Amino acid sequence: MATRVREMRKSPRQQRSRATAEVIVTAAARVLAGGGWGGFTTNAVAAAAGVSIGSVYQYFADKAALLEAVRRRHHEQVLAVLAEAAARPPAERAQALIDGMIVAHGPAPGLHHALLQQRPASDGALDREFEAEYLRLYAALFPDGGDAALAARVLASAVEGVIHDAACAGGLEGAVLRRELTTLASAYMAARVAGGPWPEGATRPITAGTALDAQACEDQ
Amino acid sequence: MATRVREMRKSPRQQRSRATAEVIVTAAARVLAGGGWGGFTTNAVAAAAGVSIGSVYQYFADKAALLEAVRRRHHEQVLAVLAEAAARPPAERAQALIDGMIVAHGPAPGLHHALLQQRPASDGALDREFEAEYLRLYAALFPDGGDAALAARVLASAVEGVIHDAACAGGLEGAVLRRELTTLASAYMAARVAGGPWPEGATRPITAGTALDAQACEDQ
Amino acid sequence: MATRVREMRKSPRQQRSRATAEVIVTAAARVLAGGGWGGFTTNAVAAAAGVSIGSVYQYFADKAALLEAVRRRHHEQVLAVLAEAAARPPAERAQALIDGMIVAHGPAPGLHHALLQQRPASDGALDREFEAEYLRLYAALFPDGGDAALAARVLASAVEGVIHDAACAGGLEGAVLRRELTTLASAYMAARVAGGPWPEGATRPITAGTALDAQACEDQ
Amino acid sequence: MATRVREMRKSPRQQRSRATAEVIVTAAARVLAGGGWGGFTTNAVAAAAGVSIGSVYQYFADKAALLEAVRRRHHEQVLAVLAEAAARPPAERAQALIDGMIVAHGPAPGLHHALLQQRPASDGALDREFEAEYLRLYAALFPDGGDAALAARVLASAVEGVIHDAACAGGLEGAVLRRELTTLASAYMAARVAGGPWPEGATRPITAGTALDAQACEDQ
DNA sequence: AATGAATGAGAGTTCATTCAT
DNA sequence: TATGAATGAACTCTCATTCAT
Repeated sequence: MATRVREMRKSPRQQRSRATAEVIVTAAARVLAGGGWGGFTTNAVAAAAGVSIGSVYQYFADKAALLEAVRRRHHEQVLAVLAEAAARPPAERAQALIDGMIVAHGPAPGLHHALLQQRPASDGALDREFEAEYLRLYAALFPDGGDAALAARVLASAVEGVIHDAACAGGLEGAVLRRELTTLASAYMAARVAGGPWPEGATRPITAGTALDAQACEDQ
Repeated sequence: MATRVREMRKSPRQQRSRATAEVIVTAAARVLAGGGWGGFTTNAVAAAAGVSIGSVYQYFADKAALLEAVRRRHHEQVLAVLAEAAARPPAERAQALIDGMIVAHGPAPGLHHALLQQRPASDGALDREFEAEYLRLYAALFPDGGDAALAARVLASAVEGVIHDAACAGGLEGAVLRRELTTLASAYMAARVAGGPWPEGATRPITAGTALDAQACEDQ
Repeated sequence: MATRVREMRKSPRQQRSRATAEVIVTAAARVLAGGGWGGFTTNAVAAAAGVSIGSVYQYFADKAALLEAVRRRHHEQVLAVLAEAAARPPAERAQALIDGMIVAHGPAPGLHHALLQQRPASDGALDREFEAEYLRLYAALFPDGGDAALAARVLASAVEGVIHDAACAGGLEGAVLRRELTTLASAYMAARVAGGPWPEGATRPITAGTALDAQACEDQ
Repeated sequence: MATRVREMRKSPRQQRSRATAEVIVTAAARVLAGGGWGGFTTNAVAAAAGVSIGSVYQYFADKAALLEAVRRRHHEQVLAVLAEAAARPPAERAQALIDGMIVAHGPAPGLHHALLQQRPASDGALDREFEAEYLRLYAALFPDGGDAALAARVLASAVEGVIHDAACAGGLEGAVLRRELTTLASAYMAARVAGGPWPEGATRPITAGTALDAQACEDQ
């Protein structure tokens, strides 16, 4: 798979072109979420979309570009959830966050993790952009005191981990998990406001900036 | 990759044999952790181990058997950490858990997630066995009241998620993350003892039993 | 080589597809007849057909499916010769049989034996079907008295043996061999009608039924 | 497999060496007859012989040399049968030939054909030598008139074909086949003495000399 | 002499990608 | 534009052969 990403090979000006591209991206997301990386072949996507393999390459330069489109679409959903939660009063944020994330992951369990953790090498620019916005919005859930960036990373990773595993295990739709996750998020948020087990103003070796360079795990 | 796992093709009797098999498994773990599933080819493992591809197949029936050996070795380390933590007095458990997990993941960041989340289809029997023991030990960290099995799943997923992401981002070795994670674990444990936001004795749709059936996400 | 035979992977709809599949089967027959089992590699077939290895797998699921197609084509030719001979008056049968078989084996000496005697394990169902028809038609060459099934087996094996060896030795096209073989077939047919050196109605431990179970020599 | 045949790498002077070499050849014949060319691997032979693969290469330069030894042993048995038959009075020859050949092929059905028809490339010198003797002895079964060499080839091929196929089908040991084959051989011999359907002194394009050049079918 | 661990060329097969129609 | 046949690099796995012990 080529590393270079040319994105859309053609800007779909006509109505039908845009529709075809949409169909392909949707099929790709379904194939990736349902069959994992092992089943994510260009021919499988074409078949799932009901078009020929030639048509896939008419709209996407290569497999990486197709994957990029899937990624972008998912990212938009997740960022919308985060923005929604940050707009709520602090007391409702944990609940809004958890509910939104559960909803966002419901239809395609595993997609988020597949996209973030196992991505084949890409140029990463778009991912970095997304990750920055993602962490910024997560940080907005916390009051400014302490190290909101670090807390954002920890909470984001924890929530993602639980939701992904639950999606795999099949318990994502249950009310119990929702409440348990809200407990986790609330407890963590509260503990940080009350002051952690360490003195305020401790060094902060992990920053949002560090997170943005997280290319080490690419291609996993 | 064959579904059936025959594991070791021959039991190495000579000194050299055992050593070679060890070298291969170690190299396989390094390749998987460092290059992800995309880079996990039998030739890459052979090259990393400094042996010929024939030697890999002298000890492992196929790629799946090799993967199985890597999995088994990692599982043993993780279970040891959990057993260690559960043996401590309650007040020290969170710290022991976090420290041990960080150490276990340090040399091979991403290995645990690669093994659990992104695995190609395998027969799953060994994984189920591991997962049962894994969750049982996690549950042992909680007092019996409430739904320890559910809490175990949530905490396990959260800790794994944070450690994996931190390992990818490169901040795993920092003391700050260690304290932050301990805060997360402690806060969650404490919140569950104090009583969550829902009435005691709520229904528990997600149980350890459910977790054991978590084959839905395989091959992701 | 897989035991299960899926035969044609895709039914070629376009003109070019059908032609390519034909070219591949023809090349496969040529490779098998000319180079034997040792030279029958998928890459050799692709090269002989003048196509890429990918094209071979576009039409045939695996090596066994390709072999199956070769087998089927040859079987049809042989059965046609036998049906032709059986339709003649008794006096001409031996000549018609020998002539037809020589013609059928001419372009691909060794193919018949390669297919029947030296085949790697296959599921055998198709072979059994062919063999039943093959022996039935051979038996039709004899009058019903005596044990036509046994005589059919003996004559079939004898004729095949001579033709194959002659094809290998290069004398298949000679008129002398044709006459000699006709002598053999005629003499045997006549001897059986006249009564053999044993009493009529002897026990017949070898039957057509036994022949149909002749899977013991597979993979030779 | 190397084309060059170095035969025995060492002359087994000691008693034990000779015994080991014998064991290996016997095992090789068993493996070849029982598992066909597909199962005829050097490691399988070593395992069947109960020695290490290293020991096989101690006595045989390569796989071809091992095969050559198997071939030679079988050839000796067949030539002995032919010599025996030729020494009998004409009336008993057909019976003696058939009986001897059936006995020779009994323990290893398929070995003769495997050796003659499917041999990987070898230098052929030994085979030619065998084949010359083989046809000479077969020709000795016929009176000198006519073309004894051609008749020898035809009869040899016919008898081999029937015996091999019968061995495969499992009916080799039956008395009925023995009598049927004797009928075939007797009828053919008698027909040639009485004069065939063609004038005496016809041209003879196929000669023993031609047969000796039969390298076209090698590696089949 | 005997052993069996190690080697690596080569075989079967997949799949991202191109291009003639 | 859309199609799908064709391509070939790369991957998994086998087995003849060597050589240190």
